[in-house]
Amino acid sequence: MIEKTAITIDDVARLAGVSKVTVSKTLNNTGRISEATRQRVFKAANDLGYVANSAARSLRGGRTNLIGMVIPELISPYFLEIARSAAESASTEKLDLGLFTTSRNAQREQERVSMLSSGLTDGIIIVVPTDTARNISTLERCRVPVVIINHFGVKTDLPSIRADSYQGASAAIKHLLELGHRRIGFVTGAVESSQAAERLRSYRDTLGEMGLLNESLITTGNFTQAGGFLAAQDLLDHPNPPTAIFAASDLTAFGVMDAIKDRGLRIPNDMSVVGFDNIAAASQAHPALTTVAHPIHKMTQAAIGLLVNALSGKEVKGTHLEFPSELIVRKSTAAPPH
Amino acid sequence: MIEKTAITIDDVARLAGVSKVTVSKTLNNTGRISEATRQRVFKAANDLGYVANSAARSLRGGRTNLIGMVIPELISPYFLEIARSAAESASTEKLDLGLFTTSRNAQREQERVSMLSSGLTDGIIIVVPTDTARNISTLERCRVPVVIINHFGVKTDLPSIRADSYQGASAAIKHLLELGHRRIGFVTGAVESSQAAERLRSYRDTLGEMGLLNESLITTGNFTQAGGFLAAQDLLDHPNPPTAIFAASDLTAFGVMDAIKDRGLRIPNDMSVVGFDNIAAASQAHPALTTVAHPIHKMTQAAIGLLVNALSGKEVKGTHLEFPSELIVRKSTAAPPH
DNA sequence: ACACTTTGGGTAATCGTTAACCCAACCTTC
DNA sequence: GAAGGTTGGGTTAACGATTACCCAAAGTGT
Repeated sequence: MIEKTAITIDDVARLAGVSKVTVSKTLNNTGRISEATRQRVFKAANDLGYVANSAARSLRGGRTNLIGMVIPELISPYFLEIARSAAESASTEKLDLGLFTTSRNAQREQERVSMLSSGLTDGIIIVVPTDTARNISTLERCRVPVVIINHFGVKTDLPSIRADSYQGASAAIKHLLELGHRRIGFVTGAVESSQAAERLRSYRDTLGEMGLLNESLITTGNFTQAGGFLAAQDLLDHPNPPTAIFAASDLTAFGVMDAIKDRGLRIPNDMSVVGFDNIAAASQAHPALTTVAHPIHKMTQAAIGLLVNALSGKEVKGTHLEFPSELIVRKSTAAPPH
Repeated sequence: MIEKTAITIDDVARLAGVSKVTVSKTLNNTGRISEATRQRVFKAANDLGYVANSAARSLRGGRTNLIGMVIPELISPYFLEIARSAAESASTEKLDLGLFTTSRNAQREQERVSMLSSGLTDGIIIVVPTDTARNISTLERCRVPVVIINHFGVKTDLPSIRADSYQGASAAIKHLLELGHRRIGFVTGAVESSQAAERLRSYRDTLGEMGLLNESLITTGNFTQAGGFLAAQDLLDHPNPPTAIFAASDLTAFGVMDAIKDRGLRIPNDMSVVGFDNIAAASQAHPALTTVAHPIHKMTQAAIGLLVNALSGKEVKGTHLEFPSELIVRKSTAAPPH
């Protein structure tokens, strides 16, 4: 037995002694229904535990109230937070959010989008893994509204939303400068990430303006804790090591902190550390990590908002929103030792 | 414009010069189709970028190839790993996995299940938040197959899968005993979690058998890093502190490690720490955390397997599987100082 | 040459829901 | 009291894909 006999609108209609159309009208609050009938229908639906079949409703052209989010993975706290926040934003709009991971696989991404747009969902939010949405044309032909998060690639009319990493990174560097640091190390993110590139560019620009840029203080990370650990060791082995390290991600910063503690140095007394992402663990770390917060909540709210607008017929093509990131000062930064 | 004109099976049929039934048969590999026609149909479908409408297919009684997973949240690394692993397991069975969070809200849980069972998915895996599935009767009336993960509540015929925390916890304690520890502290998990209760029971039993149980070495945590930090401070302030601390979760263990390091003590030289969960960060910590691994992958594989069986008509009612957890020894445990 | 099977493919019905229409009965209003 | 609105609810026809069933044409064996 695969399926138990599902309760359909006909069952409700029979029990309430009306036609199924009347049931539909009552439950959807369309058309004229007398109070007495309304009560009977609601009671019948309730007694039977009736839930409208989404497939049928969708087929008929109605809504499923389901939004699909296609996201590379959920391991990275950054993507995870996007997912979590999007679910919350969707919830306030009475929408359900389903999460679908792609394992950073472009073909899988395309399959997911096809599947979701084939009558399962009312709209799609796609979070782009590194720098560019690979299958823009597929997305553009999609029959449900699509919003792209973090698209930095070819131009498209599809609405897109992204965070401005540059500004936050710049604020972080300025914060360290104001504390008195003059030698500031940097641990990069994954090379293929455009976000990582923005952060590095901001680091170079901001220090460059002050004439404090020193390329030998830039080491390569990969957004992981292990990568941060290794990179920090290089920095600590530098003949003239920095007094502060700016890591391109919080996870990286955790690795950096591990390496510093391993050398018996104290944070922030001997060395300041700044991360990027403001993941949940950042405030839990010892010391609590100074970091740059993404405007994730604003981004997901905007994404859901665009979808809702599109669903109600408004034109959202060509909308491109960018939200600034924000420095959050905690306990991992202080004036350098003299 | 909400919808662009979707490409239906009729469009493909027209282009290929056959009836839509022939297209359906060809694409689904049912019925007899000549090679020439097959080619034409495939070409037409490809050229048009045709994707079958899941809603229509589902309505007709077919498969959507989508499995829904209802899970309390994704913040906890444990749930996150279940989700990740389930997606992987589903993928090997050519199924898509959609994730739906409930924010530990019982009503939301019920809504999600209703929605998913109303023609959207072929089956549901529900991960139970603490100890018991609240809406068993809803689940039992569900028209698609349901598998419950971590259900410890009232008996049900619904297939269920769970991890045996007891055995792993016992192995962890024995490991510490073998290293020579005689005073072993414990930081509990969240009080409402049945998993946490099992771990505590195992701690008490195992040490009790050896006559080494000391209730004053049990402190209360809540599965968070901050909770672990506080609890460990209590333990360290104990007049006769333990030489090892067993934390009911890895996150808790991280907090414990923070507290120990804060006192200037070394891990594992001065104090051994064992966690529970084997989250990704456990191997990244410094020192790498000795912990107990959940058989998560086996669990999700079993869950998907049960669903696949149910979908192919096999009887899975009454199947209850339990998988043992496993100790993973890393660098955070060593012999106690003498 | 006749009775068959096989091959290839089409027809009609169906899944559950809803929008567009239709139609009685009752209520106004002058 | 007749023309015209209002109320309450039913009829019909989709939406797109699949399955059971049917039927020509071609092949096969005697």
